[in-house]
Amino acid sequence: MRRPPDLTTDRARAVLGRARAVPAGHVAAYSDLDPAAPRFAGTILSASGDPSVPWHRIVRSDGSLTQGERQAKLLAAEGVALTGDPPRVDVRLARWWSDVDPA
DNA sequence: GTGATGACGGAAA
DNA sequence: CTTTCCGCCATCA
Repeated sequence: MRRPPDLTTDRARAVLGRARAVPAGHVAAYSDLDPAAPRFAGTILSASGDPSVPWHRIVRSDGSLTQGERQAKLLAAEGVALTGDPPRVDVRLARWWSDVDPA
């Protein structure tokens, strides 16, 4: 088991902070939490262990889920539009910062 | 200082 | 449309 990363760093806090900022019914991509290091964002969420962090609202940039059905169920409960099988988020509609109409 | 890993992203086939 | 491969950045041993 790799030891938990240091969540005290500013970078890690920034990631967790943005994750908490995502409102229910919307989702965000790892690249949104940290555009320069999406992998790092995932590592932090996995190690955060903080129930105040809505990790289930964080999906891949293409809308695919990282935690399978566990995540899909939570998102569906918030009214997030899921589609296909395996279920993936309709990012076009649920992405947090992107409420703009793609036209 | 070097090597290896990861809840990823984007491009190519 | 799905699947595969490479590349990125930060952190850990």
